[in-house]
This record gives sequence, C-alpha cells and structure tokens, in this order.
Amino acid sequence: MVFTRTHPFLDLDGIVMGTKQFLTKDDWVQGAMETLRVQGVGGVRVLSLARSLDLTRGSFYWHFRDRRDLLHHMLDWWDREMTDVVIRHIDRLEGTGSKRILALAELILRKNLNRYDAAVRSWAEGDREAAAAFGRVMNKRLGYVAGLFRDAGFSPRDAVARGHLLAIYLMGEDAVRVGASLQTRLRFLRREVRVLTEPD
Amino acid sequence: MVFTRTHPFLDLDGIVMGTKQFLTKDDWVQGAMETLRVQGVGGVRVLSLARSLDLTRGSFYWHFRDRRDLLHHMLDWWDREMTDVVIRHIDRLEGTGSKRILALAELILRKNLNRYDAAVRSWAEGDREAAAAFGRVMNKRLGYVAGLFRDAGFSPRDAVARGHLLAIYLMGEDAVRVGASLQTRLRFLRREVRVLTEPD
DNA sequence: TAAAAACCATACACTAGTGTCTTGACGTGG
DNA sequence: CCACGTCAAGACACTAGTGTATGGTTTTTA
Repeated sequence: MVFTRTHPFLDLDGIVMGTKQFLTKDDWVQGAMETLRVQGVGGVRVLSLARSLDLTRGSFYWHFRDRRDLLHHMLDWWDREMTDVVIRHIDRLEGTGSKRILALAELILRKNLNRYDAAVRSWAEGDREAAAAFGRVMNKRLGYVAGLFRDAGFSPRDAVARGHLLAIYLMGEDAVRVGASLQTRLRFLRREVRVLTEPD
Repeated sequence: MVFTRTHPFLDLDGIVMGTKQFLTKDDWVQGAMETLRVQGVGGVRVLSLARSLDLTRGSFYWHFRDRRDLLHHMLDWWDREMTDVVIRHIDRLEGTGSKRILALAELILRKNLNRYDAAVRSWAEGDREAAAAFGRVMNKRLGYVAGLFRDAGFSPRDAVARGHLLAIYLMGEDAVRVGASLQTRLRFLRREVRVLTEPD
C-alpha cells in the first residue's frame, strides 16, 4: 500500500508550517481532550479516536500502553496547559491587586482556558486518579487567586472567600453563557470582578 | 424459573412500607442519574444499568422506547427534582432578602441538590437536547436568585451580578470541597453569602 | 375467575470496542 | 546501503452493548 498520508500542521499563530508524516503523543492527547469535552470520559474510545484522526488503533498502541495510559496523559496535559500556563503568565505581569485579578479572568475567557473543566470535573466524580488530579489543580487555582485578593488588600479570610467565588465562577461561567459573544461575556465578567474587588 | 424477586422500598421518611414486585419508570431514571453522576452520559448504558438493578434489558425496553428515551426522561427528572422543588420551597418561606438567600443556599448543600449538575453540564456540551434543558434550568435558577438579590435591596444590574456569582458557586461548590464535612462546607458558604449580601 | 394489562426473561442478530501480535513502510546514522 | 528505530496497518479473539421479537408470569380489572 502507498503510504503518502501527510498532515498539514499549524504553529501557534495559525500559520501553516509544513507537513508531518507521523503523529506525536500530544496529537493523540489533544484529540482526546476534544472528545472528552463533548462526550465525557466514556466517549474517549481508542477506536473512535483513531477514526477521527484518520488512523487505526495500531498507531495508538504504539504510543500508549492502553486506554488508561492515555487518560493519565490527558490529566497531565490539562494540568500543565490549562493552569500552570495561566499562573506563569500572570506572575510575569506588571501591576498588582485588582488589575491582575481582572487580567487573569480575562485571559481565561479570551483563550477559553476553562473549556475542559466541566468534563474533567465530571470525570473526577467516578475515577480516583482524575479526582486526585482535579483536586490538586483546584487547590493550586484557589490558592493562587486567593493570594491575588490578599495582594489587593483583603484580609486572609476575606481573600479566600472572594478568591473561591471568582475561581468557581471562572470554572462555570461558560456553561451559563452559551451562545453569548465574547464581548457580552467579558461585560458580565468585569461586573462580577468589580463586585468582588470593591472594598466593603 | 421461579419468579419471587421482591424489592423492599422506602417512603420519603425512610420507613419501610412494604415490598414491590415491579420497578417503575422512576426507579430506572433515578438509577440512571446515579450512573450519570459517576460515569457521565457515556456510562449510562442499558445493559449495565439493568445489571445494577438486578434485572434484564427486557424490563427496560418495556418502560422506554430506547436509550434515547431514557436520557430524555432523565433531563425532565433533573429539572423537576433539583430546581423546581427548591424554588417552591423557598417561595413558601417567611422572611425576605438575605435571609431567604442563605436559606436557599443551605438547602442546596444540605440536600445535595447540586450533585448531578456537573454531569448534566458536561453532557450538555455534546448533546443538543441536554444543552437545551440545561440552558432552561440555568436561566430559571439565575433569574430566581437574581430576584432574591433584588428583594434584598440591590440594583437590578448588581442583583444579576451577585445572583450569578452565587448560582454558579452553588453549582461548583461540591467540586472543590471534596472530602470536607457538611459543617465545613456550610461555614465556607455562609462567608461567601455574607460577602455577596453585604452592601458596598 | 377469566380476560386484559403490566412487567420481565430469553434468544437472536447485530455493531462497537479492547488488547495482542505480526507485518511492513519510512527515516536516519554508521 | 543497510540495519535499526519509529510509526502505523491489519488480522485475531474476545467482551460489551443495542434493539427486536416472543413468550411467560404476575397483577388488575371486569
């Protein structure tokens, strides 16, 4: 059989860089994350995933021990790309207090960094490893956001309360604003942040 | 084969009322909701559900046209039992303003009325009917809670902002307080409600 | 108490999915 | 140029799940 399948791939700016012959582990993981988002863990199947990537399961079992192994890598990826990235970015930012809080919130909305949260959370409900990963990530997020509120001048206890309200809002916002434009969502967001950052 | 299987069943107060020979549609739906919670929609399978109820699929296909029909009834059930019930209960309550807000929030935590929210939300991501149902329910909730904040004396725009913060918090709270006792969760909750209900 | 309705089991034909093993195409360094 | 590492196809044996059709048992109704 002729083996000429080549996949065009994009860099981060959306510019076509070239073609590649083979898929990497990360290609599988990212494809699986999309399936996770719209179908839940139960929908992440080796066979259907292979079909959607236009390959057979032969490739899959070269990259991963089994389905469980893939799921493990997905949790790692989600932790790195959807949380650590944000924290590093905000840490490098000028300004302090409520400015940084708003920047963090807007970054998450603009880049849709919360798009897998619902699925991972639901996944965690019935899976010990997912639950552990989800717990770690949430603690990281809650702690970081609460810290920002402390920087903004709130008492430790108040900073925690407000930080948790914001972190959970950011996790659930996209669910109640379906079909809304980014502009609308940002308008809502700024008002929520104002409510939380204004002194009593 | 002998056909003597009888299931003890409970009334609302947990007192054993008797035994019943057959299962109702609602028995299937409630069983399916539990599976939905821990496994997501993908885990709601006719066969495994029948096994967990200790019967065969023959029963299932008497009560429901097919799997899709069950999923439809689950959305109905979730709407009725996890939202309408709360609204009716709070509407009948004395007192106004922030008292009722706290009562609503505590009721949801105490009765775990948010336990299926995450799964339904994730389900909605890849299913039009679930998305429609989830949207209707969220609008109902957001509108009702915003109304409570208006009753508490906030301006319409502020009431919406605070109402949404609370509604989304109530939807995501259980995810970040895993392993915490009800008392701990209530302590957090009261502080969040205080932050949201205190005038600027 | 006989007929009707409600409820469930079982068998059948089918599709989807898992993991293993073998084979083969491509690419690169010696 | 060839040997080895990389990546993927394909076949195999298996389990899980779907929906239908049919018949049996229990409960209700008349």
